[in-house]
Amino acid sequence: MAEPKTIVNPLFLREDDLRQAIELLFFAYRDFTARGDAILARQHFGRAHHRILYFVGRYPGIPVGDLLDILNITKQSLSRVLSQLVREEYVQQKTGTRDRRQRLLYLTDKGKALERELTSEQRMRFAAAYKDAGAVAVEGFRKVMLGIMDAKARKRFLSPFET
Amino acid sequence: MAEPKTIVNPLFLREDDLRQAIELLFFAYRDFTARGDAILARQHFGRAHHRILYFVGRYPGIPVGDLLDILNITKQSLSRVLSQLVREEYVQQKTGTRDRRQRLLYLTDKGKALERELTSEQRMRFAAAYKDAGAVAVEGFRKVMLGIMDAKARKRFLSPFET
DNA sequence: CGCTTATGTCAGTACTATTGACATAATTGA
DNA sequence: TCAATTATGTCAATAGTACTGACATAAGCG
Repeated sequence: MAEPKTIVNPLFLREDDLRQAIELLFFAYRDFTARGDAILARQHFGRAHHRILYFVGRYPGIPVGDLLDILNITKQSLSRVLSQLVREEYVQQKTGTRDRRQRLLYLTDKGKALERELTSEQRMRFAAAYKDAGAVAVEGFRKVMLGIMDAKARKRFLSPFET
Repeated sequence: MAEPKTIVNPLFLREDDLRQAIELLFFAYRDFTARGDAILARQHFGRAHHRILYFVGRYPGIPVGDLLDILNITKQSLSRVLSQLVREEYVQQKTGTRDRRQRLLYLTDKGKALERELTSEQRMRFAAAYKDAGAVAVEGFRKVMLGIMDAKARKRFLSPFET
């Protein structure tokens, strides 16, 4: 049914190469997120909760608008999930001092604990994959991923975040 | 706010390296799927429809059960989406000859056209990223992605599909 | 013929995300 | 100072994804 794979036949077609790339990304992402989803399901949370916990942990004091930019979702979408996290005390909001319209977001200790639980599994996954693949491969992975991103995200990724 | 990035400071911490990896995968996947999602929204479809179209196109005559294995979802989840695709004539079902319990799936011409539209954008994205990154980077990307996958998916990916 | 397999369906629940409309408070610029 | 803009929040409706549990049918198999 299936044609020979690249690894079997080095003289692959370009077409086959690109198809493989798509599938590599699909399967990797699927498995990368699966374990976290299971942990989140315990407290009736979903992947969106993890993303918020992650980026708030990454940029403590981030204003809501910046978080929206990073996640690329609407404020209405964010609102439901963020409200839950605030209500259940995973995230704390503080009024901005420089601009009092802003709500700056911070993880509580409870939030930090859950974030760590969720992300540590993913870090271990990458740590193992990086170790097996080696430094050259890591740099290659990095280059390809940056090439897949939209220019806007790539730019933000490569330059220090101005906040 | 942000610490210096790896690219700025080669003496990065391991921790920072892993955090970057997570974000690379997140942003790349997000942008990789965004355009297809927009196309799908036109006909009231979602990402799940694309996945079915993709894998049915990839393995013409695939039985429902094999598709479930690849997608890692329940038959109830598949059913809703697959039924729609069959009803709207993107996918055709044929009773298996070897095992008449099986429903073998094929893309119709309409299905092939939509699949091509959706996947071609993703192929172009990878073609550009691969070209920019170079052959060594591509091999690195491949290694890291395989390392991120679960063992089961990796095994299936690396060995010819027996159908 | 009884057990298992492949597939399908009904029902209920939960999570993610969108558009559109409207509201409030704070900042900013003319 | 006042009008416009910005940051944030909320209500409501809609749509897509996915799960668990239960039940059903047809076909393969020993």
